[in-house]
Amino acid sequence: MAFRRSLVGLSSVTIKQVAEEAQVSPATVSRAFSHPHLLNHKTIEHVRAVAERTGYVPNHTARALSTGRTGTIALIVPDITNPFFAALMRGAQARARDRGYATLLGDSDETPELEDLLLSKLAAQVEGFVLVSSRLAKQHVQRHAQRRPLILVNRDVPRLPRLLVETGPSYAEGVAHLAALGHRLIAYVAGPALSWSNRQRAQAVQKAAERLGLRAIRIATSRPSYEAGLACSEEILRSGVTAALTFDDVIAQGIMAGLASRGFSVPGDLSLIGCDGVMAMTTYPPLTSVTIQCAEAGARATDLLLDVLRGTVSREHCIHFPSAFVIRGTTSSPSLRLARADEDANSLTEMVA
Amino acid sequence: MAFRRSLVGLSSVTIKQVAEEAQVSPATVSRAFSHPHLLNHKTIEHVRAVAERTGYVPNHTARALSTGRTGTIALIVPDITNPFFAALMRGAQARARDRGYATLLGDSDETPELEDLLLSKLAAQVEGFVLVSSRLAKQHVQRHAQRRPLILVNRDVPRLPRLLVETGPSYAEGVAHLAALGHRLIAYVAGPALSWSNRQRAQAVQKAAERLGLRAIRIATSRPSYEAGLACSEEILRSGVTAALTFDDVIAQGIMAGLASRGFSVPGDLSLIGCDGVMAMTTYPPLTSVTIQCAEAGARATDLLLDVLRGTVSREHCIHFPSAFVIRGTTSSPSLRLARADEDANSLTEMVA
DNA sequence: TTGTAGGCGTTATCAA
DNA sequence: TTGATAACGCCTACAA
Repeated sequence: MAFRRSLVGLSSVTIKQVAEEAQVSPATVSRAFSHPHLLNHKTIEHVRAVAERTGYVPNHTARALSTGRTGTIALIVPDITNPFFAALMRGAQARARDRGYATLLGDSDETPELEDLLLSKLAAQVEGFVLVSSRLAKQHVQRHAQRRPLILVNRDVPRLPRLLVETGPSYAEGVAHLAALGHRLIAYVAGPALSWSNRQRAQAVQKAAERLGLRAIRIATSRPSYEAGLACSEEILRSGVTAALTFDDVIAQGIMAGLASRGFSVPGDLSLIGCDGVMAMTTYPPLTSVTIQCAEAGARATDLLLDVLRGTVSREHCIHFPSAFVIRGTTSSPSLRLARADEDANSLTEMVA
Repeated sequence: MAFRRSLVGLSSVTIKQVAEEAQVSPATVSRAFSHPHLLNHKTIEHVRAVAERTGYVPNHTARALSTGRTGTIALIVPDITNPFFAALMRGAQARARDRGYATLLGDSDETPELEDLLLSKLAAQVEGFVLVSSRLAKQHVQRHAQRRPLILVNRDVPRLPRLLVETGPSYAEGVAHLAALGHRLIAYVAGPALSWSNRQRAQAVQKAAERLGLRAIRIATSRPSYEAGLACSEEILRSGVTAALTFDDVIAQGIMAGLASRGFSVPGDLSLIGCDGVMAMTTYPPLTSVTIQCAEAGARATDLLLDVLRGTVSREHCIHFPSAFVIRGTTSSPSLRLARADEDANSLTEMVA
């Protein structure tokens, strides 16, 4: 059936042609690339020279069919355009490349349905998944994990390998910092309800507040986006809090803009603490924030997946990845202005309307 | 050689097993999925029912080897974390998915060498490339294009299919806007020297300035990043310009922060115009900016690639993608403060040092 | 250290 | 409308 032109390798030289040219068997050519240690030095050099000259490149697909290894992993995130995920992907992709793997990309648009679809579709062509901040129900995650090795990032399903960015302690530090500055009523501006990170952070704030004798209220957002932050800034003002910790930097930035457009300043009128450290320094004033080395986290998650694939690590391994609380320019003592407003919410409501 | 457990499909039911179970030939099972129109209705239903029951899923790799089509494209960008590229990737990946393609990701870290490497490595496993803002020399681009269909985004190599985001006219509008506000000396804060977009924008500013009788100077940056913007803010102040158009929003944001930290305000002390429209509204004040519908551009580029693959469009097709100039909050009349400083650069230098 | 040959799962040609 | 079967290109157990 030589009539069928290979569509994949437009100029594809095959292992057979190299073998013929080099006067060796196809197996020897194969070994020259896959298991050179089994071959005579001179043979290796000779074969490689011929391969180079003829422009031979091993066919990825054929190799994958034969070995069962595609040399590809998939990375699934809720939103590529979120700086945290973008930075994480960058680290993950770079590490995968360094270890000889290609990276397939999936953006689930924050919807569990699309995430499920991507997992199903991509399963056939990858060796494993790095599933970041999954919004999927536990049993669905487990179902996919059964089909293919799968590393969770910021999702805690027992008996599944995972990397958890531990931001709780840093949020607690943040609350302590606010308490020391004299704040008594603070807010936690929440992220996605289905997010493990969000639960961690909300709990950390709540517990730390209780311990320190502060009152912490919770403000919901639709999605971790600038717009969502902007949209909730009025609610924050009306609530009478003097400081807020947000789910992430993006929301915090939205809030800063929302306040600024209403004539309020940060930290003058409201102290603000974000999270992620990707864009914390790109705001003005620079955001006091819980910082995470996102790219490194992505690289570590990829390492974990590849180690699981090689069987060099337990399938239940759990990496606890650290964060740090960094004080920059958006926290200060509570303002008199909002403190007063707290006692007379009505007048403020008129102000910001 | 049944000893070799398939590593790819952990639970892989093959076409043969389904054929046996359904009492038909493997060819029929294949056709039930690939070319159902060749089959009897009842046969199709029967086969599909059996497939469903046994959990059969066509093996992607085997199909690719046989047909030469991997159902995968690669997307290569200089920096995933740049919001413009992130948004573009989002659109591209979503469109590819909708059309049944998976997307391989490559981040070249703004280096031609890594870009070249990615193109070479990935060529074996994809049907084609969307190459965004390539920093590669023309002949290298052509070499890769010869090996695999390749769509260029924001790179103008004749006789290669490409999508060009035409920002020139919008930059000219921006200059006219500044001229109307009374600015006489302006700056273009440049992006990557190897970037086609950068050349377009620089030329547009230069020409528009000449036409309107303004003086436009050029300020270089190391990379389109926040840090680079921050780093050049002092040079901008010292130059005595009263307004600047930047290569993109990220640089503009860096400049805003740099000015703010030195006690200068935007647009009070300097009018600023950015480009991309991804984060223009996330700054405060919101950035007057050349906006681009990035996701749509990514989707269009993917469409073009898939059309080229299907042969339904010429291999030299060129899409001119529009942009728009949007006035927001970072442009106003030139300040007296900097106009004065222009006449006495020394005193200002001391101020900002 | 190297060669031989069967098989990975699917598709597509040809024959029925 | 369906079946038998040779490829697709590579890898590897086994023989030499």
